[in-house]
Amino acid sequence: MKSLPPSLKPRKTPVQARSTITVAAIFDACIQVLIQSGYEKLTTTKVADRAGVSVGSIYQYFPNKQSLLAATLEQHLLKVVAAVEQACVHTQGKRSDEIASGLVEAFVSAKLDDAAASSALYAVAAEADGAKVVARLTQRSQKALMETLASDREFGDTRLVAAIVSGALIGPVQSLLMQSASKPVVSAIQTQLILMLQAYLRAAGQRKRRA
Amino acid sequence: MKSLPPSLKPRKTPVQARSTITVAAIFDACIQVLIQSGYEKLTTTKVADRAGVSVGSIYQYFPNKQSLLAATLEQHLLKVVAAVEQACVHTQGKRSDEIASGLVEAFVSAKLDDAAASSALYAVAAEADGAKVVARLTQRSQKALMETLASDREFGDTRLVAAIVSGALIGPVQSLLMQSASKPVVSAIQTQLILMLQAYLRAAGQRKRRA
DNA sequence: ACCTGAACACCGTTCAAGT
DNA sequence: ACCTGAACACCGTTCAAGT
Repeated sequence: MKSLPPSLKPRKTPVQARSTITVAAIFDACIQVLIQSGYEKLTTTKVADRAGVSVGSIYQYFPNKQSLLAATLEQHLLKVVAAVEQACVHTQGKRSDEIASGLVEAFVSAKLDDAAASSALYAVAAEADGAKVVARLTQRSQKALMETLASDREFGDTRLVAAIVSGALIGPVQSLLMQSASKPVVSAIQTQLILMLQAYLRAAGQRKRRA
Repeated sequence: MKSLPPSLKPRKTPVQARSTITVAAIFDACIQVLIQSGYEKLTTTKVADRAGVSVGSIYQYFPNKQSLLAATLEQHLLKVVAAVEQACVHTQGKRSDEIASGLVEAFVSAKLDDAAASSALYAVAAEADGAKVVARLTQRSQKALMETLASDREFGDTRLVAAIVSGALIGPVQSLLMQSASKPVVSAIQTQLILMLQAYLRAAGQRKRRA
């Protein structure tokens, strides 16, 4: 298990079967309460009740409420990162147009797959501990993106281009989630995002010659 | 004064001189505490102390902590909206390339002008009441943007294009703020944003013929 | 090794008393 | 009309006692 920043590190690693179940129940309850009550009204007691454990159990695995929320966010975002990384591997060596469309489709569908949770966790992502999680995972998916982008085109600064692509994708999708957009609106936005990123990648770098 | 949603509406409108000063002091203190302590550790007592008033005074003008935070956010974002609207008026009728560069420059400099506050208020924008403020002001600047975009080009759905432009701008700038980027990084990102939006606008709509 | 829940400190909000 | 601050309810966190 990779080491986490101090405040995110669980106090105890579950070693017995029941504790693993407890932690899973806590994560699940945390998302449920977040969806039902929202960030402001989330209470450690509500989470514990919903998980079927006592408050004390939460503090056996998380040093405080913030770290519980950050860990719940991380769990959720790891799925999105995995989808992005997979899209990058899949379009590696293809043309930038295909990279753009593959990336947009993977990201949008991963986010919308669990839209309620994505939306409810938005406030967590903005808070200090959550922001660190976001920064770390964003960097991770940008790394994957850089590699794939560089496989087709030559950019002055690939890291910069990956950061722009990433941000330009996150912004519109975030506003989609906040307004719980309808299916047709989602696909219209998706089309425009693909168009935008394709146009950008063509403008920002030149195609590499092939052997 | 335009009417605000219930939860944001101040309980009392300042009518005497001292109360106007009090409200201004509370807003100012709220931002200071947010910058110093962050969203999680902000306390109504801290804000009151910093403003030089008692807690009770805060509740004379705001029904609760959330509405105070939302109102503080609104006050801040109104400056950004004003900058965007001004840029739109200024580039009205010009070519989409100029609209894109004018918009990016206005938005980035407005956000970075008070970077500490922008960054500290990020968590407020993600919370329920704050999100409503953001939604309302975003819509307002998108309206201005639609008009300006339509003055040069014909789009299938101008509202959609404005939403994409807006989101694609907010995303990368938000990540700039979160990592408190250096001056050169900021201008590199600004250049890429201009490039991206110019390429997108050219790809998304056709130039109108001129009389 | 893990769980419980009463107990404590602290924070949001109110309201009677003041100017 | 506005301000004060003690008082109350509630929430985050702990820890002694349990299995």
